[in-house]
Amino acid sequence: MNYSKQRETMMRILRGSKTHPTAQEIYAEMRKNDPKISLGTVYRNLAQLTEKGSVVRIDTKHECVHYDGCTDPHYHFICDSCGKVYDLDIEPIDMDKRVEEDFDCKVSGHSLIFYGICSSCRNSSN
Amino acid sequence: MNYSKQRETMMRILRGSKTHPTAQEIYAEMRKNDPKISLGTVYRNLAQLTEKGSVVRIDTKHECVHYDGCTDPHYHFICDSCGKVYDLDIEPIDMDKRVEEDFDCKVSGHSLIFYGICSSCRNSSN
DNA sequence: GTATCTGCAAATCATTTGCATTCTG
DNA sequence: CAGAATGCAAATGATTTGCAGATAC
Repeated sequence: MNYSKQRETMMRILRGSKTHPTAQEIYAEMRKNDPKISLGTVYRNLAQLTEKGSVVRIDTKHECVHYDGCTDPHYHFICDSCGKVYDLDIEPIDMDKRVEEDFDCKVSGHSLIFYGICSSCRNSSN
Repeated sequence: MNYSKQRETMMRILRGSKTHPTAQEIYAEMRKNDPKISLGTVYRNLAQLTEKGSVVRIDTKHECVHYDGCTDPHYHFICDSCGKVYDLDIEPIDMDKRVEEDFDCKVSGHSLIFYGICSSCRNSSN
């Protein structure tokens, strides 16, 4: 993988953000400084970075995919009202081995997402 | 919600299947006996049944959404090679309350999916 | 110089929706 | 009959892709 200014910018945005942006949000953010940037490039780079393990895809029951620049194992809470993705500070569950044994498969990882209403939405009856 | 033959058929297919079909697969199955059935109807009914809690959406990192006619709480293993969705027989984790307290939110549920390679794919080097 | 990236625009593909018609209660 | 459900076809919207030019090493 060669260096590219666009990809570096994307990593900077993802690492510096707690909002777990979507591809379109990253695109919008990048356009502020580089109006020429293409959505195709954003998607291509996100796929590469995910493959490489530098960012994490967050697949939800809502419309589109979110990306997380923090690769330390952690889980998310997603608000069904506003759609925001929040980080949770709970220790990782230790079941991968158990699943492998019980189910005779090779587990590479797991995804755990909590859904509900965040305190902000609850208080403002959104 | 009124009775409809199409929706009844969908429920029968979902309850009688362990394959966690996608909307398109349910559509294909239904077409065998009713060539007039419309994809729109399938999607509309899936949305209603999910809302009502009669079926469960399974959102994955793969292309499309799978549906589960079994609503007993359980988790899934999804093969990154063949894409099949398997049921796991492990007891539900008990963290919803904990998340609510730690994070001051209302948790309605959670989704836990294990990813990896199933034994079938591992053995046939797919 | 060659492989890797990029912008652009067109293509994909799952899912949604408007509308006129048909069915359920 | 009134509201709900359907088929059909067109629309949507996120994501992907082909291609020719630009960039990295």
